[in-house]
Amino acid sequence: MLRIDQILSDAVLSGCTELFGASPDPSQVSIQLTRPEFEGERTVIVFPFTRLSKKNPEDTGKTIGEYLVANLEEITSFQIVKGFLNLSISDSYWISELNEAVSAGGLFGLQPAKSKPQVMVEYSSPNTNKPLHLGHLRNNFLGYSVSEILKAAGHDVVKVQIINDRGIHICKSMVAWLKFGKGETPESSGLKGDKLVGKYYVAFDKAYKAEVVEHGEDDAPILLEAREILHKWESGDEEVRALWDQMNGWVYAGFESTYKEMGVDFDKLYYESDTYLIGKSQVEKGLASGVFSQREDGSIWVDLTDKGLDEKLLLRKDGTAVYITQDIGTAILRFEDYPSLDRQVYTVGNEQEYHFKVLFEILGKLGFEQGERCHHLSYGMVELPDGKMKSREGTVVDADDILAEMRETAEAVAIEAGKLDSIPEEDRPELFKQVGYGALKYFLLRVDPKKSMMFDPKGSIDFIGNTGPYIQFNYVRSRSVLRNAGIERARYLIVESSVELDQTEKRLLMTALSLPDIIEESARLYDPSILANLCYEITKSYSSWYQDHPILKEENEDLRMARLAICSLCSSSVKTGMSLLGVNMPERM
RNA sequence: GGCUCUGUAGCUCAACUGGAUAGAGCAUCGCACUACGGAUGCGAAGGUUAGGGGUUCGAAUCCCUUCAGAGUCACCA
Repeated sequence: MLRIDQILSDAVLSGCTELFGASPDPSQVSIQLTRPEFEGERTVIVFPFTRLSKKNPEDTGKTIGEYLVANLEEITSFQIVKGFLNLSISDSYWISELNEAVSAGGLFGLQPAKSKPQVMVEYSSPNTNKPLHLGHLRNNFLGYSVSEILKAAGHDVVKVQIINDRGIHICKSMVAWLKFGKGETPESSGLKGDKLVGKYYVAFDKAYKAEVVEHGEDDAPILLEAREILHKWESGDEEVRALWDQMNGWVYAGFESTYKEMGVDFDKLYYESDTYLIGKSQVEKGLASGVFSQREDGSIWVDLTDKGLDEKLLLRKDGTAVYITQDIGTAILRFEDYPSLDRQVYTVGNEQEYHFKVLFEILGKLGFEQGERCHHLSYGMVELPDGKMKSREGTVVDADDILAEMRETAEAVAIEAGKLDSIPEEDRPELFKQVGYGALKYFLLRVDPKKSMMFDPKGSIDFIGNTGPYIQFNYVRSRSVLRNAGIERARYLIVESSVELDQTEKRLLMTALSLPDIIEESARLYDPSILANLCYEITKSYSSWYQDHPILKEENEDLRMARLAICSLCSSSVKTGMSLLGVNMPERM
């Protein structure tokens, strides 16, 4: 919380006690930004206090306002509009905050590392039979960004994914490759490994559909072959395992290059093939301790009807695992791997909300009280203008294709704007990535995660308006001003407290100073969009202010310093905020 | 059918979690400016917050209800 808000909140509480003889509930004290059309910077809502004062809102506000002006040096005057007490805060207060923030340099907004509990964030977690697509982009950017935001808020963060490397889906690709592949490899075909394996998954599906006509869905020969391979895999057949290793290896190499391109990474990888058996023993333990129950046919269930959920199968009658069984195993393995882990955050689409409710309840029943702090970072589907985004229906937008398209568009736009002349040839590829991927990440992250969103391939690469490149562009301009000022280390700027700021720059300053609060809020809500919006707010205010507030040309030296400091604070705040979204900021563009 | 989520300007999204006249961007129209980086800034127009009811000083936000969309309720993953 900004220092002034704490001061105000305390003063309002003690003021009420002193003036009205009764103190309100602290939650009743609401302090907010004064709307721009009114004078002042902070507004206290007085309605809640009218019952204590036994006066009308205006008189109540006047009484409190007079008290605040008399008791707080930071408050210079107040105005009352209806039930709203608008407070003007002294310039010297803002300047001291400005000096403090500027002296923190790039650390402004960040909490000390590992000063808060350890959190694990899972994201990406693809199947290994298909390449990554548009939906994975939202998932990866979200998971990575939430991880970085939690770190910035002081948490110790472990980034992980669970790789679904086992199961019938992989076996389908394997069968098709054996039948039709003729030994094709990524090297021989020139295809990325994940694309190659995906190609055979599609080939399987095609052959399967052709066979269904004659043999029916359950008895198509190629499906029987895939099941046969699955059985061999489970019994450890060496040939099958070798092929499985080889094909998964191709996929991992393909994924790795896409992750690198996206700018995301992981601290530890979990593989389903390592964890899927662990769940079984946990379920049996739960059965022994009485939290689960067994039916006559031998299947094991958990009863969650008292939590408003249903009964859920945990182990089939033949003793084999279902989906949630392995998730129980994986979760518990992670708690064992990281004994001080406070909670896990799962970045998974909202179609699995029910699944995670059940999982967290089960973890609690098994004695892992962290279960109640675990969080499903649920996000909505990414839709396309001409219909739904569904990998099964063939309207997939391939992740690598999108990334390439963003790079190319960034280049085309830069050329058209005539911006390339001053950029050295060798720096250009990196610049196109920064701008193109910045546009994409910002586009996907500025929307509230839980809402489904529209991905407009054309609109996303607009470089004007509320976009990543707009923010980058203004950052670049502010950096240029600082370079021209010869300020290498802006953190040593000191602004005289006697400088007078106008309303516009005070507003801009306040916006930039809210970075720590917004990081904190984003972390608390697992929501990068709040931070994305702040970056845009700062940028828009900065750009507007910049238009008619000379910085280097300002003749009053104290004021020039103040404006340089504001410029520096805005650029560093935006850079920090954007970096937490995974967006790199260029120095020139 | 039960449960969950969503519905805000023509379009894409906000709204500090119950606060003032619901704000931005795109698109449309107009204005400024040869610039400390114009990939600019300013303005106009655009709204019964899906409809109806309720709670209170005050509702896009909370409750009820109707409508529309999505998801889920698998011995699939």
